[in-house]
Amino acid sequence: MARTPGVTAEPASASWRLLDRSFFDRHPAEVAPDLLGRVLVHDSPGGRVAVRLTEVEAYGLPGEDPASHSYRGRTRRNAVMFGPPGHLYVYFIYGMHFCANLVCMPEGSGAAVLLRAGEVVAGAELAHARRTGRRVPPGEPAADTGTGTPAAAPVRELARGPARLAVALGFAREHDGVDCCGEGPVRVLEGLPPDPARVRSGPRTGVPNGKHTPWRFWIDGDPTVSPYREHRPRAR
DNA sequence: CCTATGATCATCT
DNA sequence: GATGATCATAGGC
Repeated sequence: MARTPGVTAEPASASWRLLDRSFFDRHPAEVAPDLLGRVLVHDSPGGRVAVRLTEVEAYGLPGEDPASHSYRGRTRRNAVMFGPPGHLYVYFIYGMHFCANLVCMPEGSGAAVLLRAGEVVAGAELAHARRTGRRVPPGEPAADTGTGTPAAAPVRELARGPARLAVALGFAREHDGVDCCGEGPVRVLEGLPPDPARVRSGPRTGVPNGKHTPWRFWIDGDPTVSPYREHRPRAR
């Protein structure tokens, strides 16, 4: 515990050991469910935020998975997906959001796991401040009123959804390609995987024709899991 | 609780 | 020029 100060919300039996690169050197549909219960840590100048993953989605290889960014081969955006496993692939979408993935399989493959939701187990105050865009002095509650505003978001909402998770952990453009398997600021800890009986799978959220590939995995009953949404083409 | 809608821009066609 | 691995908000129930 002394080696990982600040992560105190986990049960004592959780492991602080790092997941090594070989963990990610597998097909994303195999890595994804194995990531549930693991803890993603980001140490930044502002402090530490750690998130216990509760919901993930696998995105497959070029030609294999039409929903994957890598489906049509390597481009500038998805280049990191084709790099070595265990690195962060962060992309910008909808003109305003970032989403984070962990790269899988050997270098050159083009596969990853999207981090869709988790429970903030350390640094909730910092995560909250990132959400509101306001500085929250230590010890001060966020000066929020009004239901439903980001400032009023309860801790369980801080990393519920891929863009919220990225905000909570402070991930943006500059984190695309960051190695998570070294002694750098971003690491994945073994944590405490859930009882396998609580791991569910189903179609991925918001992907067209996604019903045929049940590559979304989550911890059943966990309040931080995001709501499932079917793909809807947007009106012009 | 739920559904509908607008915001906003990098990326690829 | 169209699209998107989303979210906050408004309004209905």
